[in-house]
Amino acid sequence: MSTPSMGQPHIPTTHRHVGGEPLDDVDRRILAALVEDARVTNKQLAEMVGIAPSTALMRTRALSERGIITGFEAKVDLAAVGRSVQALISVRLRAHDRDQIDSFTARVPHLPGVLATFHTSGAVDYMLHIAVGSTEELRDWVLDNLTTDPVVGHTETTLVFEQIPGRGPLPE
Amino acid sequence: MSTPSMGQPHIPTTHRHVGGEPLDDVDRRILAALVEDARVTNKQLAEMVGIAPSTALMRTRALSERGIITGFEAKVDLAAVGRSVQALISVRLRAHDRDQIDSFTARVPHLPGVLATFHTSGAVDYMLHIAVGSTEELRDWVLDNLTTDPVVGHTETTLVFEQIPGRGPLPE
DNA sequence: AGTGAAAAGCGCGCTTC
DNA sequence: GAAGCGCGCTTTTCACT
Repeated sequence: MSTPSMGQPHIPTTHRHVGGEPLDDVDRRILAALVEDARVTNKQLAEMVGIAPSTALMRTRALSERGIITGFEAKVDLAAVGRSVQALISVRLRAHDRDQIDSFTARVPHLPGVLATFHTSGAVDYMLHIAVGSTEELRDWVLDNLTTDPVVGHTETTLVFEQIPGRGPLPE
Repeated sequence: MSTPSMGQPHIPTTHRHVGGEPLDDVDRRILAALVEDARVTNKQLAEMVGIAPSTALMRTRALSERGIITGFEAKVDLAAVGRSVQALISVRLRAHDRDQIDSFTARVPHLPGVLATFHTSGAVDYMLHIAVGSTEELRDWVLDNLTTDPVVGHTETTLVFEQIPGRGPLPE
């Protein structure tokens, strides 16, 4: 029944997370608001968070400059841009020498349709999340970009029926 | 003929992708700009795309209203918010009856730390992408939220060393 | 549908506490 | 570090093409 790790207490003897100063409550509220809607005006943001607009502006900038906010992006409906088929592809490499891994890591994430590349531990080396137009295209994509690569040992393609958004990265 | 009682909107005689009117080139350029930086001003956006600001505003609104833009979000550095450990967890359910699946689908995506939930085909039923503070917390998370659930048959947790962003959803 | 001009509202530097 | 003022620019509406 014990929940030993909650919030922020236990920090291993080494160092705390990269990036410097911890976030105060105002910062967290700003982040929450911007994660939910990156296009709120500064004035609205200030009101939501309960601070003056000038302060909100300063805080938001500081969060970007400190690298805590890494960007603002529009989310698009995949089907509307002709990518209605999603898949997760687990990839095991054949050789584990450094150069080959690096070249794979450099090449694959930027192939068309790749939404995310996860470099993983365990039996699988990479997990790719991709979106393409059709199952035929999926088959071709895997053949053209993975199967024919001599570095790739084994792949396993899993269709995604549905992607359900999570509650996001912020604690609470 | 139209299909008024089906879940999908009416699809014209030409089988374009779901969602209505196809996107023209201006729409695509707007999307590209907003995916790259959701906070560009409308004026900048208009200039990039080569249209008047009033038109840019109208187009962008239309894209949101048509559901092609599904939102604008700030991306945050996971380590900075105390979530430096990421994992992918494959989940196989024990029972495949509809109610249990639905209850799992309703519960799991909103657990703390869940970034995305993929409902998949094949040997695995779900793939969860989560971010937590430490490996100890990861272990507890899996135990508390998955292992102890009678609906869950089998899980396999894979640590993510690195997540490499893709080239995004847009064609090119 | 796309545009331009005009009014409303905001971003943001500067000053003060 | 946070709030208030004020100018200049942006956003947004609307009549017109």
